[in-house]
Amino acid sequence: MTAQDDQLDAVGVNADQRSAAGAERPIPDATVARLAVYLRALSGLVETGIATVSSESLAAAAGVNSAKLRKDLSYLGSYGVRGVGYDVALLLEQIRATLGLNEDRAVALIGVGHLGQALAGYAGFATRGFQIAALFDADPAVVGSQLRGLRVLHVDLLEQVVRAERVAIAVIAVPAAGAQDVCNRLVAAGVTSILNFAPVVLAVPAHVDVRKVDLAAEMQILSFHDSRKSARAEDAQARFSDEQPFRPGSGDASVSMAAAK
Amino acid sequence: MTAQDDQLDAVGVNADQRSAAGAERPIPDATVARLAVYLRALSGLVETGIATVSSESLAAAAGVNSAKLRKDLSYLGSYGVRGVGYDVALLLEQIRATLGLNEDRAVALIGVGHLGQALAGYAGFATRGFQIAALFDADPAVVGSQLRGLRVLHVDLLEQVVRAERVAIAVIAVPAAGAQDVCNRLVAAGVTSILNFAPVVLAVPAHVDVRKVDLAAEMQILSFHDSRKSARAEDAQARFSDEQPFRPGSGDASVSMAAAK
DNA sequence: ACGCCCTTGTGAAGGCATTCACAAAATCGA
DNA sequence: TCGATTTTGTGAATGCCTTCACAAGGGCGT
Repeated sequence: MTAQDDQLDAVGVNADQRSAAGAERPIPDATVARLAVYLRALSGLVETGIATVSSESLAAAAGVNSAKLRKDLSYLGSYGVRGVGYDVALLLEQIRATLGLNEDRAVALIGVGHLGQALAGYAGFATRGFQIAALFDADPAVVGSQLRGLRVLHVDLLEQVVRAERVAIAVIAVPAAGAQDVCNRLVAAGVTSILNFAPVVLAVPAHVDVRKVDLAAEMQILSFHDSRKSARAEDAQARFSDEQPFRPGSGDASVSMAAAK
Repeated sequence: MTAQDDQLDAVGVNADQRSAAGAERPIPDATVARLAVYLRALSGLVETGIATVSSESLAAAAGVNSAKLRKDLSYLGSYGVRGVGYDVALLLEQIRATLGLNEDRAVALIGVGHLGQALAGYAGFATRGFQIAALFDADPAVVGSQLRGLRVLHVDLLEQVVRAERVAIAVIAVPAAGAQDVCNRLVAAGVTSILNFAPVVLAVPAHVDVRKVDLAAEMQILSFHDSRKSARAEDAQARFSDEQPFRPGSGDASVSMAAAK
């Protein structure tokens, strides 16, 4: 009973890039979603100074099964050495290249409320090839203020700036009511990839990718599983919290592996 | 080329609740993830005063294919009327019941930075059966402050309050470095459902559900697709933005349907 | 009452993704 | 040089989910 896996799977943007980009065998959506996780795990290893890693231990760090990891990596080519493992730096670079993280991409962030500010401040942004090109908001109270070295622009300037800065990816962090409108304007200005935090299903033309992060949905999914848990086993539950409290940091393999399905 | 579908699918927590809860046929994870979306679409219809809806139009509103929607709903039982459609209010209630949204659940939020504040302020929280029972932070500067009618508690009180308030679901919105520690303490205090915003793979015992919201991963997936787009068709791209700008609000069915795969 | 039309609910088929399990490759020690 | 050992890369099997396509069911007009 764990989320990690499916979480990634469902995340995949849809089909149709399948026939694109060269004659190499197409990379499944589910795999693309996991590459990001491997990337993070590898970054961790680099910092620890580990130069080589086996599929088994990298899989453990990423919370997946090792066969899956090897199959995922095999879509990128053969970068492992049998009997040894993968070169951490090399693999990291290959994944970065595959995800297109080497060319940096201009990102526009629309909506500078708490969420927007949290996103703007997220370190993973700058460090991973994403460069915030512009911040927008509709509220006159925040327009003009400085945030992370950028001035917040009025959303009326959206089309103009998006075109000028060649923004490829936009992040929508505005209230639900304004999201579709912002989305339409982004698309009209040439944006083809959107990350949407507003709780609405955006309508877009077919050539635009939308990914949605939906807090309410996440909570409701947890609620579903939680209600099933309490339904059965009122006793098993009691056993867990009273007799067998989970001891953090026990280093037990069965524990750290739990996320791997 | 659209995200919606897979996004949901991947979201599903894993297996093993399959055999649980009654003799009814088990609800697939992918379906559970979409129920939340249907719920939102239905809420919209209720506000518009629409009393009955066909699978076709509800599917359009939710951005999925109508056969999928019908199959999803069929897991809940037979609440539609052939030749007519679904009663909006009834269906809404059934979905709420299925997701366990009727009994309200105590939620603890750990980490009250920008992200935490955004989450605490999210309206969908209170209105949908989730009740924030406690806010925690480690920073003395914010501990004691008032937020949404709740006082921010020091994270040292976590175990104590979580047990006392019978918190079922916890939301982790702390920096990566502190996340595993907070997670361990939550699990030790009896929490079995966790929504994690920190960019780390949490290790948890098997009976705990973890769902992760990963901004960096989302961005990287968009990046991947975006780089494929610019790789092929430098010209098709030009055609889109110059000759055929997307006209918002055209009401074109092919547009609003784009999200449905 | 009856037949027409609409929409649901669902077997069956097909497509992806995960998992299994093993042959192929590479190192290391003797 | 050779065999033992380790770990990758991948065909094959399995399983889940989606999509198709249609029979069954229900309202409505006449």
